[in-house]
Amino acid sequence: MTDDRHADVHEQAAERLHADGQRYTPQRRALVALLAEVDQPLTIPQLLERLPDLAQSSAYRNLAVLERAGVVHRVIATDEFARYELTEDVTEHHHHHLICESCGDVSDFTVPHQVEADLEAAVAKVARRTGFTVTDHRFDLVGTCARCSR
Amino acid sequence: MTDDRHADVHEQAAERLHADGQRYTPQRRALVALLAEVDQPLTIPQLLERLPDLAQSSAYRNLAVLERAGVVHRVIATDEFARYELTEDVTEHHHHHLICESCGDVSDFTVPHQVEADLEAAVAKVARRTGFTVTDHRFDLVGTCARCSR
DNA sequence: ATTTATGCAAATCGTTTGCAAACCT
DNA sequence: AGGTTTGCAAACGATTTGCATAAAT
Repeated sequence: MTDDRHADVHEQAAERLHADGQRYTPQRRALVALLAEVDQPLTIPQLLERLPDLAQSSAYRNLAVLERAGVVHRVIATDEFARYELTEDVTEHHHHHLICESCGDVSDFTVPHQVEADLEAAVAKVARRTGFTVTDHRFDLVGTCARCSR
Repeated sequence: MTDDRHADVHEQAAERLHADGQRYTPQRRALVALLAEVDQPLTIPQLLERLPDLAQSSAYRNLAVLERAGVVHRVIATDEFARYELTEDVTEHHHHHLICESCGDVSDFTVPHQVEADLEAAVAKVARRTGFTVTDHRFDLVGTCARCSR
């Protein structure tokens, strides 16, 4: 969990920010570092809790900058809070989400390559048929997490 | 598009509301009728535009009642507006969503049964592995609709 | 020196709620 | 009458923004 274990992530982040004419400031680095070491999207309150020196408005502003640069991704679940995670371009790890309706928690999961390939094929077919240009697909499961259902 | 073409939908709605101890009032019927004749989830502004005699607060309140009774479903896309559609229990039509990042519009699509079956199998496997109780899955495509990309 | 980032407080906007009048049954 | 629904206006809360200060180049 040390910082250098995610050196590549920081390199990616810095590169993308600079390509977008933005700086990789300490606050932005702290946000990326935190998102790199958890395996789930976090809400702004959760981020602020773990980064007590970060002002709320700075969190919103920096996440907006990181989102425009393609470093983070805003995840929309079922509650009123936006959640943020590193983009798959940065993590190089394609995944989906388990969304708990009880506690609101969002965690990651993956599906076998074959299923993913079938999904991609279905996506391509729908795109061809509807004229819709697909940039992303979401395959999320909604329900109750193990903790909440015990 | 006449009302009786969706008589079954209204029956379903009435039944579910009564089971929940709620009345099927004219406003609720109007909301259900409107949602039954469009093939996409609508935002509250869109609903109010088409139902000018409906007060905004009544729209929110009635949609909340209809949601608790399992008649409508709140769809969360990428913009700041909640969208509502009839539940699949009521329409008996399983579908997914195309979400346009440009205009915010959400429209429906379906995938072949075989793909849907594979998805279900993957869902069951993830549920078994993680202890997560799955009540719903979302397979949505995000991108640019045909109208916005021309 | 000039531009960019930050922190605080105020503003914004979709949504929710209190309350009195209208509507059932 | 007794309980529910409705409409208006006010309240709420997550997010955004204005502005003055601090940091970076």
